[in-house]
Amino acid sequence: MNKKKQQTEQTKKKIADAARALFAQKGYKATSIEDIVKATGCSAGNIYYHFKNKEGLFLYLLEEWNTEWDKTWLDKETLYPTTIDKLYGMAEHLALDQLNHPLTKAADEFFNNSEKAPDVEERIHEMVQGYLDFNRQLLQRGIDNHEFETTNVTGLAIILDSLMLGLNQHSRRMEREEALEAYRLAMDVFLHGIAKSTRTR
Amino acid sequence: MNKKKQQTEQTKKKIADAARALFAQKGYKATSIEDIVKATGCSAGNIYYHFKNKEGLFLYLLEEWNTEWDKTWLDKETLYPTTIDKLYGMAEHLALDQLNHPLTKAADEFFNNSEKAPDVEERIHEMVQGYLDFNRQLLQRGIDNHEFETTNVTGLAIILDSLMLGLNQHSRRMEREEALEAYRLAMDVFLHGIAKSTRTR
DNA sequence: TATAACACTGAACTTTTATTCAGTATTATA
DNA sequence: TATAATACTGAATAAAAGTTCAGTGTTATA
Repeated sequence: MNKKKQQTEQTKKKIADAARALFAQKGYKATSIEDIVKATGCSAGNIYYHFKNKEGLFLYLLEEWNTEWDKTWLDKETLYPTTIDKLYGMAEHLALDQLNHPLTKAADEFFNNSEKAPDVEERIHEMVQGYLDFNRQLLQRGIDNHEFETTNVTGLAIILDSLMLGLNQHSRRMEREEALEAYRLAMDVFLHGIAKSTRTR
Repeated sequence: MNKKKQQTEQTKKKIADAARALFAQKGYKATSIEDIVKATGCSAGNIYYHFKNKEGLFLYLLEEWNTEWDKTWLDKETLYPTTIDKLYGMAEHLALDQLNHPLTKAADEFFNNSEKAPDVEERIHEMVQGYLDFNRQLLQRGIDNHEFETTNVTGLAIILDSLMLGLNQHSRRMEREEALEAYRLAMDVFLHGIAKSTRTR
């Protein structure tokens, strides 16, 4: 391989890794370019050589995180036979992901920060739609399998995402087991809430 | 009344009103003291005469908002006979509150921003606990009335808050009716999820 | 080997913003 | 009326932080 491309790849990864750790630890706004300079040992100019700007760097990390999540989920998904199992599995997956990659806090800060360029706003909107689509498809499959019945799939997809979004915030103040239990309970309530008939797990 | 106290009260209100509107519109970080100076016509020094600092000003608005919420809720609560009705009422109340006072967005930003003084962090933690206690008490009353049964009241209080927290974020992209419908559906799912038996509304 | 493309430096620039404080005007107090 | 307390001004401070760019060394290309 080209030595230059190799170098670029390596540097880009070094910056991304350091930035990810810092954003997770300190938050988006509180992490300065200077912090990343210190952590990587490379210059400020170099960071701007590889990434458009701070927003671009963070967005890059988010996209990377999404594709990583999708990949690991695809591996796990096949292990769950029914949609109900899949939903419990997803809740657990989300809980653990949140515990292992606390980038979510910075992501929330970033999503809720109003000083964003229009194209970034657009990209975020697409991401949210992606999450909702994911939920919608999962629920639809459950309906097709007659695991539960509901007319308002879109509405429920939002409910489900809301639940995960809110839990995500609360779970930051929890221990591992406590968080997992909360996610499980949430899924109990949700599934029982949309169940065809009374169900005990 | 003392003319000085009257003056102080008036000025403090003027600043609070302007700040509330600006925070709601632009977000916490994006609203500068300079913005408030322009909006009120009084000097920067005057703002710092009446409030400890920017954090203190925002915290003041949050406290004011909470007490206001409690007050209007107490008025409404008596109208609902059962706990289930109360929960639907609360969901509606939250939906409308969110639509009328979009300070929630700035509040999220503030809550998720890591650059907070320790005492502010503490105060926020107390607020969150207050919300959870509120939910817990409401649910407990429902159990006492045999409207639903559950062992894990604390867990469900968190689930309920998570749901409202997440919906709050989603409802920002919704119209009034759409938001109300989403909150109602969420409560359907939640209540059905913790119901004693299968229920149709 | 000469030239171009690339990876990188790091200091300087620019802008923004929270906060302070010496001083002024107004009102209460004795 | 004299003094103290209070309400307020607004310019100065001070620090932070994102971004740029002229220039340097390194690698690819012809």
